[in-house]
Amino acid sequence: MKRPGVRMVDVAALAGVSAGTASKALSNTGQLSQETRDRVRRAAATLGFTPDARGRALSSGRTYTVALLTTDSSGRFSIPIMRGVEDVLSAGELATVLCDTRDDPLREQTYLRSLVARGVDGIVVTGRRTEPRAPIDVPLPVVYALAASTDPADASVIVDDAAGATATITHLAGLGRTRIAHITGPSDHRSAAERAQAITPALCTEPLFGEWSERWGRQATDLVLRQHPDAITCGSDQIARGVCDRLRELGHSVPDDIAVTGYDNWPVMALASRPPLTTVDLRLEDLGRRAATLLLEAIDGKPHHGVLELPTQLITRESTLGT
Amino acid sequence: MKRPGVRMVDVAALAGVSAGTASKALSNTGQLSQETRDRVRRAAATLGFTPDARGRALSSGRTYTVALLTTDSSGRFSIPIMRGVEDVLSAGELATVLCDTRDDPLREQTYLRSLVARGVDGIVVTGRRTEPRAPIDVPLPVVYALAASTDPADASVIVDDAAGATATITHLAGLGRTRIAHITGPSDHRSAAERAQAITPALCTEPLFGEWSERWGRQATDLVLRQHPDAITCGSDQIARGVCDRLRELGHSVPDDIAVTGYDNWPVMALASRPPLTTVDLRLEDLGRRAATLLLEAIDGKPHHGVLELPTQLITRESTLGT
DNA sequence: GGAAAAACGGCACACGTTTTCCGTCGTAGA
DNA sequence: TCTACGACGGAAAACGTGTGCCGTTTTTCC
Repeated sequence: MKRPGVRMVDVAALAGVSAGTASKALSNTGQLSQETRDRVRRAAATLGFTPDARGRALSSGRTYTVALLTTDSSGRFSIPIMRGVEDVLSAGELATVLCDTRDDPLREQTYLRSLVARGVDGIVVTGRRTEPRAPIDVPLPVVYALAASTDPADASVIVDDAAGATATITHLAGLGRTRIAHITGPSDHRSAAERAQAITPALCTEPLFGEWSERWGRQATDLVLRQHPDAITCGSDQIARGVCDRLRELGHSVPDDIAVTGYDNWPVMALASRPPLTTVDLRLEDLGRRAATLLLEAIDGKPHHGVLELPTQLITRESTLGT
Repeated sequence: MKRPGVRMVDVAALAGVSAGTASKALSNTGQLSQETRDRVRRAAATLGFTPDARGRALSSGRTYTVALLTTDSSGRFSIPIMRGVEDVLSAGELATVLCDTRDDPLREQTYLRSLVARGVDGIVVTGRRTEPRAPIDVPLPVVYALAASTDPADASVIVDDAAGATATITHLAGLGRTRIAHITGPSDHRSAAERAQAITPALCTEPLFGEWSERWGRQATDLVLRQHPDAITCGSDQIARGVCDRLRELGHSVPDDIAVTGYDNWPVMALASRPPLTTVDLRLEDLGRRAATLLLEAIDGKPHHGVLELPTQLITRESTLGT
């Protein structure tokens, strides 16, 4: 089972130098004449040489691989974050591998052992919830994304949920809405509690906590209508979609009678809703990019400490603006 | 940056043998007394030894890693498939890495080079569409999942879409429905065409091709109602949800007046629909498991050739059964 | 023209594991 | 007692790349 891969010695032979010299030429290290470098480069190009990652890893200690460890089996959050991570890392020729722990601590341990054994250069840890999580114990650079580490000495990148929620209120107020209600998820979910807390002073009534579902959105609509709101800001796009559906069934016009906002900018919900939802985009790709940048710096020996909050972006659509 | 990892020689020293012997003891190869094997095993356990994957890869040629190459950026299909793949592979201590090409041929090439350079043991190729795709050109075992390779000599595992669609018809017929309409996606999508073709003889009218959206489901409902159907079978859960919404708006009862079926069993659609959808589950995890099994056999030197069609599963819910 | 310094490139080892080959010891058979 | 064979375990090479060290050549300056 021997692959006929072209090796460094082949390149070196063609260029008329030794393997060590060829290595230096291709990695821009050592003291070599420009002419030699070019000759080796041409030889490498001619042969289509790609250095074997196994040998390189063993020799240099670097694998040029980082792992994205996630508990988000659905991919709803981890996929956009991975995109961002890849954007940054692939520029540096690093590869990204996705490890889904399925929220199983045992599986997480297994993955970590495997990742350390493989010698990944660093790890980005993320999740499907924004609750801070216990740090992982590995002798490697780690950055936490979306869910911060409970250890403030670790580097974490999270979303500024309070600002995101506030942005919807500001937007609605700018449209002249004064009686704003809030329907959101379970009160023991940080993402619900934090957003609700940030905007409660601006509401005409207490936030309604329930679950992250369309059904809850529909049910809560009936409750909230007693307050005669002119706007309903929701804790998720799913809830907002349920609210829109229920309002339409009851004959209320969105946004003329009542404006509605969602949260998450989950395309399948926000765009399929009638009308499409004004919502808050979490900028997960930015999150991933930022996490990757911090990880690279940590790998480079310049670790960052503390929590970094990234801004969200308000996406305006017909559910507040009309057509 | 030297990790104080415990190496084979450390284990060997503790057990009082040479590194080579320790390796044989742990891998159950070579000619060693049981007593020596046990002694080495105990030493390894005491030190918490995990063999370094870099050295192992370089020496044995195996990396115990397989890649899942996908064009499905959303993860809607690739995540369940990856789960299935992992189920099979992690039992054999293999790791799975996900590579998202974002449907960019250049990116795909880059990934392939990288994967070959890293020496992965094999590749599972998948996509977000069921159209057969051009095979990838790598000197490695490859299995295609969901989208078959156009080269019949390759190993492919796909879903039996015709049977899946037929199952909905059989189910509806068993419920006494005789006037069945079909609303589905673009006619140039294989998954739409194949399903439609399989069931056209059982329909009361020609299939309606459009797009994979709720909006199209709503629009098409108006068209199809002129035929006075007692059942509508849809090409996707999104379309079916649109159909249900429109029927309810028009005062038709689902399923009493008209039964509705979806396709895909996409939880966020099938369960959120009113009523929840009877639909066809693609068994993507099975697909992944089967693909991984075939890949393992290919890695083991027993390659499989040709296309394997896996059965789907009908999930019955209120949209055909009532409450 | 000679000496010092700079430029250049080769040699050899390191990385950690696997695996082949071979030596040694013990035992059994002649 | 000598030979033969089997069981056991050690030594060393191999995998492919990176890199420190050192020798050689060229340049430069006096």
